[in-house]
Order: sequence, then structure tokens, then C-alpha cells
Amino acid sequence: MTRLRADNHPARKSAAESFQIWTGSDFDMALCPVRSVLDRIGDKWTTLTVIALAQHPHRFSELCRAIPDISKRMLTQTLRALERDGLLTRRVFPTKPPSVEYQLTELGESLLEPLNVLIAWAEKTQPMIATAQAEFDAADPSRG
Amino acid sequence: MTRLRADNHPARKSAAESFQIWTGSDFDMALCPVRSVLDRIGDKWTTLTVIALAQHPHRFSELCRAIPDISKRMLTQTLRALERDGLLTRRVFPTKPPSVEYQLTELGESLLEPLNVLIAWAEKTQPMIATAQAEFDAADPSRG
DNA sequence: CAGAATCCAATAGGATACTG
DNA sequence: CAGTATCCTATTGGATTCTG
Repeated sequence: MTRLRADNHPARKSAAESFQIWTGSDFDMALCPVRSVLDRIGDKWTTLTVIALAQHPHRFSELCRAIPDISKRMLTQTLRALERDGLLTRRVFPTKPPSVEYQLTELGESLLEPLNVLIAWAEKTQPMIATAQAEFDAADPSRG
Repeated sequence: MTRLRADNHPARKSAAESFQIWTGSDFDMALCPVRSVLDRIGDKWTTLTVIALAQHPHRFSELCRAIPDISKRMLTQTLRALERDGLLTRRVFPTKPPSVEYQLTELGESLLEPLNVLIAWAEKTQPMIATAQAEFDAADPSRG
């Protein structure tokens, strides 16, 4: 239907439609799924935390060790946001000293699939991107 | 696929493997595909720009109007980064006044598919997430 | 152990003015 | 038109200290 290019594939129109009628109309960023999902997973630690929990439930300090270089402060923040979104559950065991277990919900696990697609793209295209960067930087070193 | 929590769901292990041996070993964030891809698309304007270009090539000012609230400064930065990564091409027409056309490369178009999967997840789960947030905030209003 | 609280540095991003 | 340049603010995230 929309023959924009010779190799037209459905992803073109799909992306635009998911993004809605954002051109020239009333557009609310908060309601845009593109932005909302990236606000959710686009930060430094969220995806790493989700992937760590994908393997098995973790305790707080276990996560702290499992995720390289994360601070307790950022781990707390990240876990809180994920809990609030319903992507994981937090269970407190009143032992002494206390222990807390974090576990992905079904909703949280459902995020793994889109994440894997994205990661697969990253791995597949990484050599091409590295080449492109090298060429760009060589062509105009001042903009490296 | 509606059965989200299948034990041994392939997405579980796949995510962890893509992430590599990041636990307790030598881990370089720059080499982690999870972080590299999010550093690339996780910012405020990159995905919106890519999706705008998914429909057809755009000129600079055309993009500026098409993407709500973006400034010329941020558009320039975003386009430059995408060009450097080889996701789009920049063609200058020496007309008067000059015009510049930005167009996705095949590599850039290949990003649309993972993006669509992610957006589809966002749209599908948005009601569940909204509910979870409301419950969380109701349970402890101080942390809203 | 599992955080909370506080302070500080780095970066992202917005507003405005100027240019070939 | 298609940017640059400069300034400024807001947000992110790191380091440290304290607590039940």
C-alpha cells in the first residue's frame, strides 16, 4: 500500500502508527508508548536488574554483587521503580538480620522478550556500527 | 506467549547469556550489548527521530516540526549521533538557501523491528502497569 | 542485612542569540 | 534554511555516612 521504497517492509508503518498522530496534532509525551517505555528501561540500571532477576530471585545484597558497580542507592531506586510498575515483587522475611527477596512477576518476565530482540539487534549490528563510527570519525576527526 | 511464566522460558536464559558473564568476572560496560544499545536509543529524542524518518526522508526543519518540542540544538545532536552510527545518511543539496535531507539507512531501518516489539509490549502492558502504580501509590502514598 | 539520608559531580537538555 | 555558540537549569548518578 505505501510503497515508499523498493524494499518496503511493514516495520516502517507500524512504528509510525504506534507512535500515533504525533505530527501536527495535540501530542502528550506522557501518553506516547515510545517515550513511556524508554523512560522505564532507558536508564542505567533497570535492564541489568531485570536480567539479573531473570535467572532467579535475588536478595538485595546478592543483586548488589551481581550487578557490576551498582551502588546500594541506585539499586534501591531501581528496585523501587520496578516494584511500583508491577514488574517485580518484594518479599520481606522477618529474620534477624532481615532478608528481602526480589522476584520478577509475570509482567516483569514478559519484558524479557522485547529486551532479547533488542539485544540480539545490538549484537548483530555492532560490527557495522563500529565500522560506521570509525569512518565517520576518520572523515571528520574534529567531531569525534 | 500468553503463558508468560513458563518455567524454563527461553527468554530467561537468553537474556542472561546475551548479557554475558557479568557476574563476578571482569566486566566492561562498553562491551555489554545491553548497555550499548540503551546508550544509543535510551535518550530523549533518538527513537522519535528514527520513527519520524521511518515514514520518509525528512529535511531538517521538517523534522523539527514533526517531532514535538524538540529544539534545533537537540535535533542536530541526535542526527549527528545517528549519522555517526551509520543509521542514517545526510545529503546536502547546494541550493540557495541550502537544504539537507536525512534518510534512514538499511541499518537504521533494521532498528525498527526491535523498536516495534518494544512499543508493542509497552502498549499491551500499559493498563497493567498503570494499575500496579496506582496500587503501589495507594499502599504507601508517601513514596508516590 | 537492607536500606535511608545527605551531599556532590557529571551530564542531559532547554532557551536564546547569532551565522553562512 | 540549517545549523553554531553560549549560557543556564534540571536530572542522574556516585560517594559517604548513619540506622533498625
